[in-house]
Amino acid sequence: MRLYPDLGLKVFQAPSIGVALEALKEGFRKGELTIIIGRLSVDYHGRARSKLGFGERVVILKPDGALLVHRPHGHSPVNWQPPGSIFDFKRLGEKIVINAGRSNPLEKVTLTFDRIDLLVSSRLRDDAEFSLYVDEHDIRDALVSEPELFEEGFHVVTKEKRVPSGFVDLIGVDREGRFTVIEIKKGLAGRDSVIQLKRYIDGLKGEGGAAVRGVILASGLARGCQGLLDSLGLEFKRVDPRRCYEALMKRRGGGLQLELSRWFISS
Amino acid sequence: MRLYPDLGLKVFQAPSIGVALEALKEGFRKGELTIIIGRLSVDYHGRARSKLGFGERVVILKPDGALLVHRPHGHSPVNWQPPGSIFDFKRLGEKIVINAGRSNPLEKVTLTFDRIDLLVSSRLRDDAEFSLYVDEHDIRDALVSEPELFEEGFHVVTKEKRVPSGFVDLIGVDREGRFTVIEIKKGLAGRDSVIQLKRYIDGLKGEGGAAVRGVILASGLARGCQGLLDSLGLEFKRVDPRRCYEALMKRRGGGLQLELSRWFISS
DNA sequence: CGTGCCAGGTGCCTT
DNA sequence: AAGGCACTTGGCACG
Repeated sequence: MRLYPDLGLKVFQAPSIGVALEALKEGFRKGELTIIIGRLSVDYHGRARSKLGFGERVVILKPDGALLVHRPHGHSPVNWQPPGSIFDFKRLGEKIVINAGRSNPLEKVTLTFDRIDLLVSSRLRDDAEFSLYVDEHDIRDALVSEPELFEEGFHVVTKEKRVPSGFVDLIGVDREGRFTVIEIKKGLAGRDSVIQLKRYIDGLKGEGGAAVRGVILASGLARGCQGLLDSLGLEFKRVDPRRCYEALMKRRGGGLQLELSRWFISS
Repeated sequence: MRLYPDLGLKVFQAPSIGVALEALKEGFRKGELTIIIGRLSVDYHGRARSKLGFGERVVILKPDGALLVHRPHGHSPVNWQPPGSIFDFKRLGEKIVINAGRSNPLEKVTLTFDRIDLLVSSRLRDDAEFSLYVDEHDIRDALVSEPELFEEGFHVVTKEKRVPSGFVDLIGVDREGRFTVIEIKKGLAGRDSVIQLKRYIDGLKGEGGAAVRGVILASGLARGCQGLLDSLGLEFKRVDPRRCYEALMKRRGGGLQLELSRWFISS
């Protein structure tokens, strides 16, 4: 652990309005990320409108134009602006006002600070690659590389096939030679997934003519959907994420142990 | 603007491992929000798995058990844990490890710091109420208070009516006495909205017996949906958000000027 | 507490 | 730029 403070990190405790404004402008000009802890109110005008009175919060301004306002509770920011926003910093009487807006869609967030307790500004270097495994995409890839994960004698014909009504995850031929359309869901498949699959099959029937088999492939089927599924002549099949993961790892190499439960036992 | 630093705010620049650990534990025990700027790697195991190598990021630990890891770019956190998570802080050689996990669903985020540049901890007071206007909910309310916004001679019967297949936004009777089901969308109504409305109507037909009129009420209709709408015997009607807003304001009192464009012109 | 559905959804990818 | 769709979706309201 390094003992010396990063020279690129600037910290201002309870800065004056002038100092804060200068730090904000300079930080953004230099491509730094800025964090503010203070008391502020928030107004948002755009796709909707929102109002939030004064309170103590954390504000993050990112160099790419993203803005986040976090309250002391909750997972998601109470207000925000996506990357690409234009920032504007100014003084208004004894308050500091930050505007963050963009033109498409036309929207603006206004922060009004009547107190800034802390302002931190720093250039952050982060080039690491983020990788997420076993999402729907990966289940599909696992099936492509090991079709027997779906069914003995199954062959994949196409993946991500565009049809008039959307995108079919996977199309193949089963051991009896039937065209099979597979709709993949990572978690529970709901009524919407069933309807989606039905649409795809109807579209394909219009194209081809022969009967088409439709299968929902997911970790489970939401309660109440079995009836709908039956009445539409569709099937549900459970996917085993662990075996998909192993199939992917076989292809990609690398391993990841499941020591989750152990940690939860130890606390 | 207050000139004195908040006594509740603790700031540690490049703290030693011992100091950082102590600050983390004490901060959480006291119900404070903690922000860390440093170099760390992140691993997530749970509903999916993810891996992120070392890089400089911002971490927020909230007193309600929410955890956020923000990279210097992008609107959304690269990793997180929702409120209610259990935190665990420990030393591992020359590194600091923070675990944040929960049991339902079983998932865990592990942060491994090889450097902490800044650690801030503070109790934040924020009791303000957040209010958001003119979403779908508000359009519905506007129609309830001024049904003629929809159509001359229209009367509302129920709002948010539960039907077997979901929730109908609005049910009423038009000037010709026909039962009318209205599906509201704030923005563009897509194919899904049309299908949803169809489901509702089918459900009601099963109940009642008389013909039911179905109307999509939105700011616009997605391209390619008009045909589907026609073939199902449904209608589309444009909603005027401005008039809805005015109707709401008339009821609620208070006003909000549209000075968005002015700000965008001035920059 | 699960279940369904909206969201200022966001992000990613393709035409 | 627009459309389609998944998401560690999150969030809320209701059974």
